[in-house]
Amino acid sequence: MPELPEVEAYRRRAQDALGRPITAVGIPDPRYVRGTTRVRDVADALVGHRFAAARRHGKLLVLDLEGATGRRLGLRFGMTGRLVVDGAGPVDRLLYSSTRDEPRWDRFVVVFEDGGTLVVVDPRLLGGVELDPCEDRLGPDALALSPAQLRDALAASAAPLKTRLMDQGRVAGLGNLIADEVLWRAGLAPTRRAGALTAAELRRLHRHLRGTLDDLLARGGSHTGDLVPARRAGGRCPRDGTELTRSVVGGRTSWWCGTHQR
DNA sequence: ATTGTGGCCTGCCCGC
DNA sequence: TGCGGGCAGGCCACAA
Repeated sequence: MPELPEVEAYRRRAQDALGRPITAVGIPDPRYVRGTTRVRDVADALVGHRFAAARRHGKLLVLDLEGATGRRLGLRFGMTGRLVVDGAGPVDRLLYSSTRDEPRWDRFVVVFEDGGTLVVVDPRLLGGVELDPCEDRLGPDALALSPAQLRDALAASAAPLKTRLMDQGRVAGLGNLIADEVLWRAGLAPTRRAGALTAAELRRLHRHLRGTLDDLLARGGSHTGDLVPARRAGGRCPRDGTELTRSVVGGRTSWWCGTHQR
């Protein structure tokens, strides 16, 4: 599913959409517009203008519009959203999404003067578009997270460690798959109290957070983690062979090793 | 404020 | 062969 690595790939793909005059916007299902934004607002803000920059903050892709207005277009991809520019997407397959490509899944379409398009394909409508999304509510990006920022994000919290790592207001960019992968690599149980990690455990977690994101970015997606193939009934820990535990932590299905994750 | 819970979206897969 | 139920997870509203 689109977590930080996928959205980073979308950001790079979106570079091709910059500087091209926009002639039309299509949002067939108004439910795909989020927040207080309305369909007409998006068309008004985009048509006749160009995108100036593509930025990523956690799982949020922001397309800045040219000009002094400072308007921004926010794209969220949920679990099943893909970005396609001029017919080509950096991500062809998403775990838990369909491999088919139905025209009715084109939820957001931008048409450029040159005939090209930028399209968000999202079968399940879990993503959405929003004008001028609030970026202040997001925590520091997981890829640029310093050890001190990780410490602060977890400090004094009684919530489960995994829940806190996935709280986009504390750390932006981690979803369910990557959270399981990072905790598995770091040898920490997802159910640990977030604020109760020792200094050594915090250092270990930070190191594996960076290492995991580097690996998954290089391999091409959040589904390429070492733990992912074992996230199923009867799956065994790739490290020590223990049958994995499946439990719900913070409302999310979690797979972890009861032997080496403590 | 913090933490937990349930609902929403819909394609897909399993069992009957 | 068709059908129904369960599942997937990001995000949000709401409750305690």
